[in-house]
Amino acid sequence: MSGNLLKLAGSETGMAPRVDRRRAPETAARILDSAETLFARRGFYGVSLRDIAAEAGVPLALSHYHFGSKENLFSAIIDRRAGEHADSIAAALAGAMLVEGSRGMRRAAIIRALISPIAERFVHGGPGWKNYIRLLAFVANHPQEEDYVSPFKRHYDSLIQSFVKALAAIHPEIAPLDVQWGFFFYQAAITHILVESGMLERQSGGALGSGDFAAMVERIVPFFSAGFLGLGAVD
Amino acid sequence: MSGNLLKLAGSETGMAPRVDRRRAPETAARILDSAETLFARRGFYGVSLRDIAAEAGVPLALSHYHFGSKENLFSAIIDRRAGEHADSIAAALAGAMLVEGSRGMRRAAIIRALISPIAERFVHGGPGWKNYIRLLAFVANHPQEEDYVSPFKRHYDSLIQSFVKALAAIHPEIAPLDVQWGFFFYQAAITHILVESGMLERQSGGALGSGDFAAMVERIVPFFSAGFLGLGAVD
DNA sequence: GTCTATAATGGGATAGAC
DNA sequence: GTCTATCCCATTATAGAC
Repeated sequence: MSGNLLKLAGSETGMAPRVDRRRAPETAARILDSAETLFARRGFYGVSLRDIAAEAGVPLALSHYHFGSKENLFSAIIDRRAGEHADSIAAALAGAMLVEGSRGMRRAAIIRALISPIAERFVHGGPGWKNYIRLLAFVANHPQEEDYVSPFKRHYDSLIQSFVKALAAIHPEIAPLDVQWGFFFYQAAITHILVESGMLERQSGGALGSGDFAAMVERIVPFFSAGFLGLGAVD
Repeated sequence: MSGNLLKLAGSETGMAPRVDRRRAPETAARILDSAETLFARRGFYGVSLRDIAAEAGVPLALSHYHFGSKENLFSAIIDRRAGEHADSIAAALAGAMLVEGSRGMRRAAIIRALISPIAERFVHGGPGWKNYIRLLAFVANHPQEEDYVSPFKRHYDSLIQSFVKALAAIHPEIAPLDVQWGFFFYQAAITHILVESGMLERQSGGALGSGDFAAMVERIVPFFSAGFLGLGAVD
């Protein structure tokens, strides 16, 4: 919980020994970053505002000043990134729907369109995006009646529906509800991997890790694409 | 922090609906039952011992008398059922490994051997088993470095490994690590469904529910069996 | 074994000086 | 905007009467 690795700002003057005290946006962002990290690791109830303030290196009262309450802070974390994130996934889906070829190739393209932008940000987006995505997965694996889940629903539900519709459109031979099941299985695998529970590492004796993202994407896309064959997909 | 959502068991009047006194084994079991229910719904940190005592209709001090600490209580929940549960799954796997037929039929039998005993208890085992299984899923979806996860590892890790070995044995044409990936995807789907997050109901507009277990099993087995075709399985 | 009372700590939130 | 000090309540855990 060391929170004193404060940013070495002062790029203009080169003379800022400590952090500037009147930079609200930056402070708020630091609180968001710390909260993102900790919530992703231990969940909403497993983290106190004191933990977050300590991690951010700010006094406790500032989290209330900037965000009002613990629940609002949680919402703010989601709201900060969800728009851009959902847009990038929607763009990938739009691209996938233009793919020509066999039904199987088009199906695989749609499946890839979900995991690909997520994996990209998870691996190359920096620690902030990594924590955010881990937090998303954490929330997805929680009972949805919890109050703090609602920003998640707000931002991502319709996006998921558009994937199901896209798959159903190219698979009239499968009952739409079966497509929904299959896509649900796929989401489950993604969120389970992203929460980085450490189970995979342990069960494989260290041979596999959820950090192994390039390898994971190249397994998950063909695996889940083929899964639809079990529901009656005709390639 | 959790009390306001959990107004259960006469917290208003102060007249707890206590049952018979002087029946220790039953009291301990009641505490276990209540804890099982609540932990499955809100996780380890989201439930207080007060919530549990109120739900069980016993004074707070009894949970300490019988179990010592919150973490021990959590362990006791797992320990109460894990042995029997793991044995029934192991027996189903042993049965599946005797199945004759095509590679695909044998693979499907192994896959079914995991979900079938779980679904059976989830649906027909009574509320205790239902809550226990939901709790298992909850734990599986949490970062495994949490202390309270260790009883889960202790009871189930080797069982999961035996499934991977069984699948790898009938699929020499797939790299063993790829088999591990595929089975991991399958576990992910199971735990995601079992945690009953309500996401499936919402996303399908109520058409699908994780309570729909008979339907689910008949989708999940063919879907994940076919998934291995995407990893190079030859039927 | 059960139960009341309380200790000791940590929780979210706020007041008010600067 | 920042920060110290504090309020008030919930939390885990224990002491000791019955």
